Amino acid sequence: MATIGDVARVAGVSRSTASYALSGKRSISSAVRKKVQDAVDELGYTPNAGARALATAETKIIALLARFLSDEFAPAMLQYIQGVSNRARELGYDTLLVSEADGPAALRRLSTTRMVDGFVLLNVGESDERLDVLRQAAQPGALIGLPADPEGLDVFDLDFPASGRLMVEQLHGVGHREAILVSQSEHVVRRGGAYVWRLANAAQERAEELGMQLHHYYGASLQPEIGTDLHRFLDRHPQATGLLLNNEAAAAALPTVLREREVSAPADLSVLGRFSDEFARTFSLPFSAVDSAAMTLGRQAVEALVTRMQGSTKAEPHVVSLLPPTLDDRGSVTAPRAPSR
Amino acid sequence: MATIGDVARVAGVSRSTASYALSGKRSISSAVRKKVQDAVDELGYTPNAGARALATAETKIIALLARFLSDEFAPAMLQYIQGVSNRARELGYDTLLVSEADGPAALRRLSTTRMVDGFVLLNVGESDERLDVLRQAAQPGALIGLPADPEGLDVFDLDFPASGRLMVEQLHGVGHREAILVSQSEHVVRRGGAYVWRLANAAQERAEELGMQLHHYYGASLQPEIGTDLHRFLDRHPQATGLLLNNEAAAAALPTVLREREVSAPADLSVLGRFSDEFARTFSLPFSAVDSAAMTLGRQAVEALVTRMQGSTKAEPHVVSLLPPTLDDRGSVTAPRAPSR
DNA sequence: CTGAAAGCGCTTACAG
DNA sequence: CTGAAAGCGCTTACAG
Repeated sequence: MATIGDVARVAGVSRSTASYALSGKRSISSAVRKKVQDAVDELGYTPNAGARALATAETKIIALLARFLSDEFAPAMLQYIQGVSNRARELGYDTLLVSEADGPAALRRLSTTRMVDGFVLLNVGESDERLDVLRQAAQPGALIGLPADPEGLDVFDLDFPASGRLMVEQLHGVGHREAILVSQSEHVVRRGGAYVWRLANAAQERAEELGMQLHHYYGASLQPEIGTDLHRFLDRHPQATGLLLNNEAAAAALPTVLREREVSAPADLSVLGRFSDEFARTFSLPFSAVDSAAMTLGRQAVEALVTRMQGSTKAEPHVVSLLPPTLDDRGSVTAPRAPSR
Repeated sequence: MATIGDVARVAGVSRSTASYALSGKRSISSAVRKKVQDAVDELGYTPNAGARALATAETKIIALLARFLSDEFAPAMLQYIQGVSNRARELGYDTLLVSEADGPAALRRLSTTRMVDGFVLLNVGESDERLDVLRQAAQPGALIGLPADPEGLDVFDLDFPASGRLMVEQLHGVGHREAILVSQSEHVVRRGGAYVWRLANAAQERAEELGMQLHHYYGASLQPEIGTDLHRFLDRHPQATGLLLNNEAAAAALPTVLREREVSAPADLSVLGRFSDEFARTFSLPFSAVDSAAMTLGRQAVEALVTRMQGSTKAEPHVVSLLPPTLDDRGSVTAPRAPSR
């Protein structure tokens, strides 16, 4: 493997000159620049990442801390991962994918060994044990998911309260007066899935303001349990004309459930979910939905992180960015057949 | 951040002694070992990964080259990724997830900069452009997916021919004499998805031997097209009593299709797929299947890679390991209602 | 505009 | 059993 020393020798200049010619960090006569470039081409020189990391104290790697939880619907995670890794690459960083069960330990390990320049945390819970470790770390971090205390961290998340309100308003606006909201399982909530109740509470509140009845349930996050759950909820509220889903597994299971009940959407039941467009395509879901904006959130988190890593911005105030919900209209919401008044 | 020099100073020994005490690479009196350990604890010392990489020429990182193709069914990939990353961690390696569109360039970049110690390639095609680059690389690589020319590389894949034969035999064994096989889309085949025809050819051959009619089709790899395709295939062969699926999207779409046709499995139609158990759970699929063994293949690839990386085994012959198919019986194959003779 | 030198934080032959 | 020193391959103040 060629080193910068080899390049310098072939080009007939000093190592520092070769280095500067390549980095452009000081002015170099074009003649020398050319000699260096020729030497690089001839030798096929590429800088050694470890040596550069040691000299610059920058690894150009970010760690992506994912959590693959058994009670979670995995396909929904892939898009966050892609958003992060693609944007990172565009900005000159590689992505270390970390899926260890013990998140805090992994974070500590990568931080103290200086393997990475920063962290993106996925699936952040209400009181996430990784956050304290992250706050102590020498490297900055960005979160996808809003914790109770975002102090000292950049946070990116969908605006779940606004999403809840939007979902209710969509139903109410076309005449629905009784609906069901199916959230993720209580497991998820207990583990700190704050977004679940943040959406649910806001939806409830908005429904009350508008004088709409909203029945709220926690549904399983896995098949086939969620199917049974959906049947139960629908049985219990035969008058409900609308169904809101903040639960990906429920959305995936619904077409089957509806067919089993010989109910069709939106003729008999208006349906509005919260999932990504990619998810809808994968599962061929014909339901309108608030876009979970996974790619966007992943990209935003990386951008903020990179700014902070490169930053004179150490002291910049941290941001909590809640993405306003947008609606993917797939035509599954219409006026109820027999509108209550 | 504490360095090995700090540890040495606090422990009152030389840096080399501190280093050896920690690595255990030469014998150290227990008294000294304790002093060093105490210093480490006191300072919270962790070795700097970049410095270590430079000194040892080992980064303890492996690159996982995935390809997220738009015409591919993404959920099926996650388990390979988890298999690789979990096993790597168990063996002391971290995983760099690489999803760049230009695979050969990414591989070259990571190889020449010495960012990683080895490569795992996912989704390897018949004549994959990444392979030549990999063969030139200084680091070893393991493939998941069998290319036309596996020369110089360790390969792990499901035994697709055996899988095809097994699938046919399962149907034939209980009396089926006419069946349909739905493969992945021709796109996938054209891109080099050799496993598609390897399974199909073997299935065809075995069917001929057994005197069973097998109608082979390529189906779309995405929803909702695959649903339409399935209807078409079933319409065309009303006598077929069995359905074999080597196409994850088809498996995911089938429950809906069957319900639309008011056909039930296995009473009216025996169904046998090829997908992972995790996939079956996610989509709540009630179909028996040849397990695609994603986790296992991921783990095996990493193990082989690590052996080779640490190896005096540079010269060891390369392996092509084809995993014998195993069946997850979910009860969707039984004797046909009206067996042809 | 260019060079000689120090330093990043480790590991490991070499010497005792 | 332990230490002093060289070296891994870069970058970047310091000097000219």
